[in-house]
Amino acid sequence: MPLVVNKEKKRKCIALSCQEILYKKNLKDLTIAELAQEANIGKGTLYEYFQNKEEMVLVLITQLYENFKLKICTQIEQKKEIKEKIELIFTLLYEDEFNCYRKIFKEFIAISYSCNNEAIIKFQKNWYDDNFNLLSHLIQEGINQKIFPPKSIKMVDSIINTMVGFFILSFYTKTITQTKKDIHAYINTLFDSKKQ
Amino acid sequence: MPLVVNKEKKRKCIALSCQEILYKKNLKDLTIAELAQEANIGKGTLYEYFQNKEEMVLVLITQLYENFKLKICTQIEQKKEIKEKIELIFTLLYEDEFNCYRKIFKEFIAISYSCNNEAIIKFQKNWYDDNFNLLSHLIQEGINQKIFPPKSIKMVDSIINTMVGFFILSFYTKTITQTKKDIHAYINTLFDSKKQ
Amino acid sequence: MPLVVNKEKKRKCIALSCQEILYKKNLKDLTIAELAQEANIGKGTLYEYFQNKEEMVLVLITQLYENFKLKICTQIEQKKEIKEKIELIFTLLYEDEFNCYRKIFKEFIAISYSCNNEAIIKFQKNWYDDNFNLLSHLIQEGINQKIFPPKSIKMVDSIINTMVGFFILSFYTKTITQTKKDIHAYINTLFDSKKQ
Amino acid sequence: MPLVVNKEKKRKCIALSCQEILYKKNLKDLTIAELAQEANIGKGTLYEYFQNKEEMVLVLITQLYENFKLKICTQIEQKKEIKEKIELIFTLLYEDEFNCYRKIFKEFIAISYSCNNEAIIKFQKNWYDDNFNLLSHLIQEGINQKIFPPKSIKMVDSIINTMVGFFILSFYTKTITQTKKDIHAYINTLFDSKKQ
DNA sequence: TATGAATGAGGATTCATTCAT
DNA sequence: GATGAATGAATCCTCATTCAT
Repeated sequence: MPLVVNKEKKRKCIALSCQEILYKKNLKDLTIAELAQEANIGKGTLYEYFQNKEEMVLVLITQLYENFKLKICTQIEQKKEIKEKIELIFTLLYEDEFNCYRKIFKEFIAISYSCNNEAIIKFQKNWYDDNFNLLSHLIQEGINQKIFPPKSIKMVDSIINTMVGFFILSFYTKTITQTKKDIHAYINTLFDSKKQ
Repeated sequence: MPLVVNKEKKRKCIALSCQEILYKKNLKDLTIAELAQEANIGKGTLYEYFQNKEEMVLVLITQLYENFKLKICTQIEQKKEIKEKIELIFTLLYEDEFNCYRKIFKEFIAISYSCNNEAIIKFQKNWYDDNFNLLSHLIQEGINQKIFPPKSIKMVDSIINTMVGFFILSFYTKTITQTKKDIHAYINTLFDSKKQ
Repeated sequence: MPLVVNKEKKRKCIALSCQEILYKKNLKDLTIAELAQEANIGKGTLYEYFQNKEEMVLVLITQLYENFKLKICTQIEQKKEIKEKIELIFTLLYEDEFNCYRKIFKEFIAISYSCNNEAIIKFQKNWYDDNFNLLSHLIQEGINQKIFPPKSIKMVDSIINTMVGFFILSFYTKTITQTKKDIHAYINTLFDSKKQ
Repeated sequence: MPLVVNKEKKRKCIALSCQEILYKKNLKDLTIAELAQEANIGKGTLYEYFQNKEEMVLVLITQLYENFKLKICTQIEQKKEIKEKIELIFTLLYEDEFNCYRKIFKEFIAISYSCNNEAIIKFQKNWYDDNFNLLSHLIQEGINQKIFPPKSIKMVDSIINTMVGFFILSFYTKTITQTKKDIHAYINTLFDSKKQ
């Protein structure tokens, strides 16, 4: 039994070792050999722990996402206004310290385009649910505080979609600065009932 | 001069021949040989017209997008209400007849993750601008008709982001039916001024 | 019949057009397409006149060698001493104006390593005979003038070999300046009967 | 550290396995696949040890040259007269047992025409120096023995050039028998002080 | 006669995967 | 359990050659 624990630990450890190189290179341009070297293990060892590159990234992103959730939670508590809290969910990923996360999340989307295995889908559903719950909770609170109109609760799904859209387009048509500005405008317009 | 015209024509012709197979398979799983066979030309010929697979898809998607724009325009005119027109922009892609387009647009996003060449970025900017103009126009009309509140015009960017988000998530966490339903809800909530 | 004449003329003309590019690139790195382009003709046309790249170079080198022979003859007459005349045969090729010739003669040796066809062998025998005759003639004259010892006439073959050796090594272990100096020393030592 | 030793050993081993096939075929007509098959290894393995075909031949020729030097040294000691020793340096390569060496040395010259990398140049300089030293030593001995005139020491460079020339022309204009005869005549004439 | 678009055989090269140590 | 040398399938890409115009 402790073996399993260790195995799981080592999986995470190996995956985390590859974080940096994945920030610099696309997964599809990385060979098993390079990843193994980055993790300071043999190629054969990598196969002991992962079926393929994609599985490794899934383990990695799971770790990063856990970290990220903690950060979100910590920082949300420091914000007072609901609107600020929601904006934080949108924008935290664009802070410099999360550049690497953004790149790897992007990489993950690319992976999910070709490998549609269960674990990946599960991760995505989980991500969606997390965000759905968090946003629902915050918006309901806003409604209770009479800040948001009651119909806002219906917007949760579309807000998540919007968040994804901002993420995608931040790699192409927009700079990060512009993205953050646009997100700010979006949140303000969406929840600003007074000036409507 | 006619040579240039013909070369360009042939490029489009070859690209279009590959439409079907791209619907069935991921580009990364397709070899140059398969694509050439699909287009009924030799491998060497493919290289005469395209630098690589990705360039071919760019030519293809440009064609499909042109078709799609025409369809959008035609169908928009048939709708009477502004809201219906906007919803059409969101949902037309999810109609059965555009299954193939959806798949190839998705493929294109995957390509743009690894190849960041100018032509691809230009296409994306162009796509964004088209949608920005179209939506701006419609929303402004809605404002003029007093259907939408004036602040709606600020939403154009975020609406495009939302559209992208719906597209992305429609491949993972949602079915198409659900996506269409969610889009309907989104549009209604966004533009329903009465119950606000 | 005039057609044949023209055909032969055009062969030479095409071959000469490729002189420059052969100075810059190795034949094995040149494609038929590049050579045709250099000669301002179509690829197919090149095939009308030559079986392959190597045949083209043979036609080219035959031309260059004809020119070179004329130059040798002209310049030999301007020298007074026999020794100077012989040294000229060795060194003329290393003058700047013949850089291109040297490169193409080298290329020709490379070709003759892989293609042992009759035409190439004939050219080489011809080259050997030309040099044998010329040198024999000069050395005999030297013997007649009592400048060289009678045994010198036996050296003709080895002198040609030495000439080839200087040519070969001038591309590798020596600079051209050094080669010219070494040739000068060689001729002097070989024919200097006094200080022996 | 033993790994490096083994790797080096294996390189030599693979290279030597290809000796025979290089005797039969030109390198440019040999594919990586054929060479790998000849060495009883996989294509990929060949790439583990060599960058390309040419590098392999360099390793091979280095081996062969080492052997050849030993042979020269052994046989030189068995000859009594200086002239015989020098003739041996010229002619040993034309003995039947070295047919394969000749072919591969020729191949090497062909390679050195296209690939001018450092290792090749180093080998050539090394070959030149070896011969220069050996010949200088022998000729000096001849001078000391009053067999050769003092000026002979100046001939070393040209003698090496002549040797190269004989080698080159032995593939084209001459048979091996004729070459050996001509070399014999050359040595005799060059060093025959009496009949001068 | 001249052409160059079309071709596909051929060869180089990569790299995931295996397996003996 | 860890390794990395060995492998060869897979794929890319080139380019000599053909042939319809």
